[in-house]
Formats: sequence, C-alpha cells, structure tokens
Amino acid sequence: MPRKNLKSVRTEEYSRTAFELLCEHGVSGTTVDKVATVAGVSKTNVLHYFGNKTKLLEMALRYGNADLAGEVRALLRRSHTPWERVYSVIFANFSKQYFTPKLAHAWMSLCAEVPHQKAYQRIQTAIHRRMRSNLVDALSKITDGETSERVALSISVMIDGLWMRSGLQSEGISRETALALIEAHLNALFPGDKDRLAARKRIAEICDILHP
Amino acid sequence: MPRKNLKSVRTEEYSRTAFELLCEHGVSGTTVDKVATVAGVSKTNVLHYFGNKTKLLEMALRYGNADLAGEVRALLRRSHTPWERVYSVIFANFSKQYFTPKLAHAWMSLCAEVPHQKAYQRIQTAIHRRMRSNLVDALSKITDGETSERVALSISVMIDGLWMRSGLQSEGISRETALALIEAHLNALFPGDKDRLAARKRIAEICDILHP
DNA sequence: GTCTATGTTGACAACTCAGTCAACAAAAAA
DNA sequence: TTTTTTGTTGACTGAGTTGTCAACATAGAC
Repeated sequence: MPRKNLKSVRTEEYSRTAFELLCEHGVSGTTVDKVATVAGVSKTNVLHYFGNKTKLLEMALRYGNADLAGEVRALLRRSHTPWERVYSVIFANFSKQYFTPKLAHAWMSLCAEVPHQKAYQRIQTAIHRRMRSNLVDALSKITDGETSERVALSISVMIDGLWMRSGLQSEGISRETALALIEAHLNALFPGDKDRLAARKRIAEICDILHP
Repeated sequence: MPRKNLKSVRTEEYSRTAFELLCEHGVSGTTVDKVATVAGVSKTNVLHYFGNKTKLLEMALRYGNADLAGEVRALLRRSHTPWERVYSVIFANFSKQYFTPKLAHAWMSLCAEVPHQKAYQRIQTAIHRRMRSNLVDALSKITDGETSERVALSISVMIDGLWMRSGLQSEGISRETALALIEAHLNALFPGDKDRLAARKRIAEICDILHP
C-alpha cells in the first residue's frame, strides 16, 4: 500500500491548526509560532513546509473553505430540480456545522485583508464566483437571464450580510432567522411557487438527515 | 471670541489623519508612528492626546462615522413621509461621497477587530442600532410591527452585504447597482406602492441637489 | 557498519511597534 | 524678570514576530 506522503500529511495538519487559530484570534492574532506550538512542533518546521506566513494562512483558508464547498456539493448531488439546487446553496451556507460565529470571524478577518493581499483576494473571488455560478445556473432554468443574475446577486449579498452579522453580534443572527430572511426575500420575488416550496422542504429534510 | 481649545483641535486633526490611513492600510497597517509622521508631529505627541492606539483608532472611526451620520440626518431633516425616511437611510448609505471602496475597507477592518476589541464593538453596535431604529420607526407607520422589524433587518443586512462587496472587489458594486438591488427587494415586498415610488423619486432628487 | 535522504530544531538576526520618561521650549501668569 | 502651565519631543525599553542557518536525528539503502 502506498504510504501517504509525509509532506502532504504535515501540510494538512498545520493548515487545520492554523485555521482553528484563525477562527479564534483573527489574522493578526495568529502567529506562526502559535500554530507551531499548538501543533506541537517547532516554528521552523512549520515555516519549512509553507515558506512564509502568508502561504500558511492561505492554505488554512483553503482548508476551511473546502468544508463549506463539500457541504454545497453534498446537497447539490442530491438535488434534482433547479429550485433544489438554489436551496442547496442557501442551506449549505447556513448549515448547522458551518454557520457559526467563529467561522464568521475567520471569514471577516480574511475579507479585511483582501484589499492588501492578492493571495487572499484570489480565495475570496473564487468563493464568490462559485456561489454565483451555482445560483445562476439553477435560476436560469427558472427565469430569464437578466433576472437570474439579479436574483443570484441579491441572494449572495444577503448571505454575505447575514454572515457578517453573525460574526459581529455576540448573540448574532440564528440559523433560523437567517433562513427566514432569505425565504421572505424569495417569497416576495416568487410568491406561491409550488416547485420552490416543495424544493425548500426537500432540501431542509436532507439537511436534517445529514446533520441530526 | 473664545479661542478653540488646542486639545480638541489636535484630537480632531489626528483622528482625521488616522482615519485616512485606516482607509488606505487597514487596522494592522495603521501605526501610531505613521499617523504622527503624516500629521507632521512626533509619535509621543499623538500618544499624549489619546493614551494608546486603541483610543486613537476608536476616535478615528467615530470621526469617519460622523460623516455618514450627518448624511442620514441631512436627508431625514427634509423627509416628510415614512417612506421618505426609509429612503433617506438607504440613499445616505449609498451616497456618492461615502459609498467608496476606501471607506468600505476601513469599515471591514473595523468589523474584523470587533470580536476582539470591546471599544470597536460599541461603535459597530451603535451604527447598527441607529440604522435599525431609523428604519423601524419609519416602517412601523406603514405596516405592522413584526413586518417592520423583518423588513428593517433585511434592508440593513443587504446594505451590509453591498458595502462588503464594494470593499472586496476592486471593480466593486456601483452605487447604481446597489440601489437597484435594494429597490428590487422593496418592489417585491411592496409592489406598485405609489407613496413609496413618489418618496423614492423625491429623496433621489434631494440627493442629486446635495451632491451635484 | 556506513552513507544518504528526509525531517526536525535551537539559536539567532533583523525588524516593527506600543508605550514610558525625563527633559526641552515657549507662552502665560505672577 | 521669574515662575508656572502647557505643549512637545528624542531616546529608550521591552515585547513580539518573521524568517534564516547550520547542525542534529533517524530511518532506510548500500
């Protein structure tokens, strides 16, 4: 059996540790030394694998984002209709495991650095682009092209805003409130759409099964 | 004539300088030394007036926020109907002068520090509370209490999300796109409301007059 | 047993930054 | 003119951080 490369094992291990510290202390509060100490190795060793701090945090953010991406994929895989795909994106973003203040902190830290760090900008752009294309692809089966772009944008803007709130207020917005707000928005745009309501119910159920 | 206190002159001067650096370089990139150099004085002098860096940045953020608050007040003063007050809040937040990537950067920097700095948390909370109360007060004249709360929240969440986008993407969201998104949202919630449309037109005109 | 590739680390250099302190300058009051 | 108050600063301390380098450890190859 082909033993897993030690390099990739270490890389993932340190990325995970860095990501956890990032959630707790933000970008400026996360030092290479702390990551090394928590991981139980020397700072030199961490630097050996990543070269510098920016690369380390970049990998840490990719690690954290991979989770969310996986959540979206898991729901999309079980979706059969356009509306189910729309709700997959929404429910994944407010999943019980991932819609937490800590993750929101890490994400806001990233966003604050984006204007000054190209590497972080790429990650952020990728996240937004993926969300947009998932939403537009699904919505364009439901309405015209221009409307799908507009609705996709408004949904993702609301998601951003809601994540921000959850990170800011100590008693931030709950998963239920967040979902209710998006639902009210969609309900105003597509009132009484049977397909939509059925899709919402089904994806909500799948969500409950995946995270009991 | 009573000469203005030198202390308050310096305080405002340094706050403004700090705020400009904050827009340009974010919280971690803004050092006491840089503020002092740009203002043309010694670091010791800046520290003399503010005590420590956190206080300095706190005042800087208050300084920056006072501008936006003034914009809201200017429009509210000229509003006569509930819908005009709602649109005052919206248009002020996307005013030509203030809805800029640089201001968005400064604001995101602040938000990223909120979870770790009580002083910044207070400022952020005050901003949100003021926006909420302005919106709810106006909306409660239009619909029932529960709906006003919900709509006020959705509007302010969208405003947050749009500001975030404008800070993130180099070619961020334009003022026009932002206003169009909010408008589509309100139009879906209150379709064809004559009072609303008239109010929107009037506040837009006042905005044009104030910022030609 | 020796050699080599791989993994690991302690010590250290270089730098940045917040905050302190004692002293200096100048204007106002006496 | 002398004294006091107000404003200002250079020099320094001390903590914290990134990144380098030469050396050490170890397991498998020869």
